[in-house]
Amino acid sequence: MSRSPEFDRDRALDRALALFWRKGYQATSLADLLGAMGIARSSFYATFTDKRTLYIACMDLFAMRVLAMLERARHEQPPLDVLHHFLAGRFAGGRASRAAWGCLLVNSVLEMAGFDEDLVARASNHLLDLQGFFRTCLRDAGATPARAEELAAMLMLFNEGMRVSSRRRLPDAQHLHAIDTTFRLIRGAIA
Amino acid sequence: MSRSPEFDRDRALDRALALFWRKGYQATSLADLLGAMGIARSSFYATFTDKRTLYIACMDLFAMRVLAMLERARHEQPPLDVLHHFLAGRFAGGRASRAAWGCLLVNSVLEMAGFDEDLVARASNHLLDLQGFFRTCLRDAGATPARAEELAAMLMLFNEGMRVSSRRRLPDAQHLHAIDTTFRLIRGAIA
DNA sequence: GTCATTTTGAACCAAGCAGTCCAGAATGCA
DNA sequence: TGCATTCTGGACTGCTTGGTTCAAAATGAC
Repeated sequence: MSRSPEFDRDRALDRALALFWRKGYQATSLADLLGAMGIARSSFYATFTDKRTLYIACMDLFAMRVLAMLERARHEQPPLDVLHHFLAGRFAGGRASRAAWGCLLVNSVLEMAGFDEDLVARASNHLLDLQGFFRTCLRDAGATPARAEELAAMLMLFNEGMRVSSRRRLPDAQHLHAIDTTFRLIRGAIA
Repeated sequence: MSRSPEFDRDRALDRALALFWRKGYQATSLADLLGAMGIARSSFYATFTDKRTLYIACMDLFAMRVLAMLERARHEQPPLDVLHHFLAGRFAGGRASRAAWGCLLVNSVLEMAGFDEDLVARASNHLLDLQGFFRTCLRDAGATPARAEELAAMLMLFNEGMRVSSRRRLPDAQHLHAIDTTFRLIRGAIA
């Protein structure tokens, strides 16, 4: 051996993730990526194969981070609070927060639909995992299995809608109010 | 004068709308458009100015058609049935239906976010009109003004989510079930 | 048939794209 | 210092992009 291997791979990956998240796949050029990741063109292809492969890595990393964050929260808060916090979280960090870019998986579903169905399927599967987490929380909150199942599906639709709407620059209060309305209905359906 | 003006402008516009709707703005090349619209490159620029201007025309046409269709239905069905039918309609025409492409306005919000904020705003405004229609229906169904307002906001989020999810190729039954769940909660909140 | 108008089709442009290649600089280890 | 390895930066390719231009063909009114 001779040299400590690979520059700062994780940092570069995180920078790429941020860029894809904010601008989308097609609107992010290789020049954009290289600039943000701070690496040379040749290192890029040596390390990440190509743009599409990198995008897959970003989606997977994104999904892993979200689930890890939620799993952590689950051991510290009541289950319905975890879900409420997850949906309302976008409005906590201010407009400059990464959460203002919606959800990379939701973004991917729409951008890749009718363009790269394999990537749609991959994003969709990650969202299914997330929906499984919703179900678990609803079970923990006292819902019957059947009720937890259907509420989780409804909540996922609501979540997808929230990630779209959070890119519309509407007043935060509207979203927060809609979240409260929804959770009031959900709590009513469990009790 | 000498000649009946303009080929089949409306037909060409409709073809362009379908293409943008299915593939998105960036993934639709000029060559794609010309092929589908069946016109020459030079006629294209003479008639529609450029790609972006054409896209705006398509968004406006789309929004107009949706609202006209809903307004028509409002005189033939109970208000909550109109809304239910609107959300479930995507699964009536089969997988080949245009409705399987989601909603052009929702697609636009996500694709244009962080890329062309003016177009985001335009799409968002059309969605606000739609939300206004939701509010009217909920009022007609007996909700108080305040309740109609908050339920319309919630329903718009749910709608946005449904347009995302309908591009994920999940089983139709799941979506239909989630719609029923939601409307059960809504009817409960009005009564 | 004539003539003004509309539409075509193809050539053309400059810019941007993802991806390849390689000589040389930088690096860490012995 | 010498050596193997890693990374750089820039040149380069081939292709696609949106947009412009214009002579020639098609068209409809008279």
